[in-house]
Amino acid sequence: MNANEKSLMEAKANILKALGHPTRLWMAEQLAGGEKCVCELAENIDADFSTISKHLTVLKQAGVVIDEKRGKQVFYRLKVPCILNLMPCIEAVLQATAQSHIELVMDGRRSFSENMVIMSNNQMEKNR
Amino acid sequence: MNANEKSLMEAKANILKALGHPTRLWMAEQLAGGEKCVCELAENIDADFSTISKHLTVLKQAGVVIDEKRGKQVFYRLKVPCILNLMPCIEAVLQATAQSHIELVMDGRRSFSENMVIMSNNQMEKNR
DNA sequence: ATAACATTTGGTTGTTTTACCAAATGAGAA
DNA sequence: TTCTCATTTGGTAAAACAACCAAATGTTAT
Repeated sequence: MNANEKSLMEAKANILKALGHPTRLWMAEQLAGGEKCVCELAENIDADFSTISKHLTVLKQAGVVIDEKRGKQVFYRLKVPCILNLMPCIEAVLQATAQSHIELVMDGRRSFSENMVIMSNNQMEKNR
Repeated sequence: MNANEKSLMEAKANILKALGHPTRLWMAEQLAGGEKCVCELAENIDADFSTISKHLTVLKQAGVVIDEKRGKQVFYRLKVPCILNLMPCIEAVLQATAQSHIELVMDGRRSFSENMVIMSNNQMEKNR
């Protein structure tokens, strides 16, 4: 890793780190649906206003969101909308982890696809 | 944010946080090109072996990579290859930030595309 | 068995992050 | 102007993180 590569990694890691907190990730996902004022975001977060404000500052510094003051309120929106595109892959990792846990419990006696069949049968049971 | 949504956010944020460190992000990008043993990764990282090992542990427990011991060496590989797909969006954020900085310096006197023309002219100058 | 190698674990220390409270700011309303 | 509302800033304490060193582990080679 040379010096240039290193600063590129630092820059990219900084963005990922900004998204790497449950509250901030939730905020980013909310903003994917359009701009929101701080008060709207705060309605659904159980934390001090100052905490919320600081999380938004982190996202802003990372370049993920931008803010705009209009009247008494401050509105935040995604600066680059593609943030939403990250989620499918993150969810795939989650899914893969869940699958390994299942296989652990199953003691590796059945294959992935066999498990899928079993799971979907269970689902049908429930829905009956 | 209800309890379920909250734990989902925690799970996802955990993955992003694992990638949110320059060394770990670099490791993940290396592994996108195929499995590597710890020693191969270590060759290009200026840090103690124990530090490198701990970073790999973080990636492993986030479900990003899996390890396999073969002989004396331990090989790591991406558990879910889509990690690479995250990068274009991260780079777009970087790009957007760079662009705002340029516009700040330019005092907003020129448009994005005008700047692009100027920049590519500068590039041609250099290459002459 | 012993040595040599690759990697992990445990322990320590300094740094960063997070959350809260209290106080400050800035804008619009009275 | 003065009051209120929405948000940010400053300060502080607790928790989490990152890097290093030293020692432990598990594997082949001698």
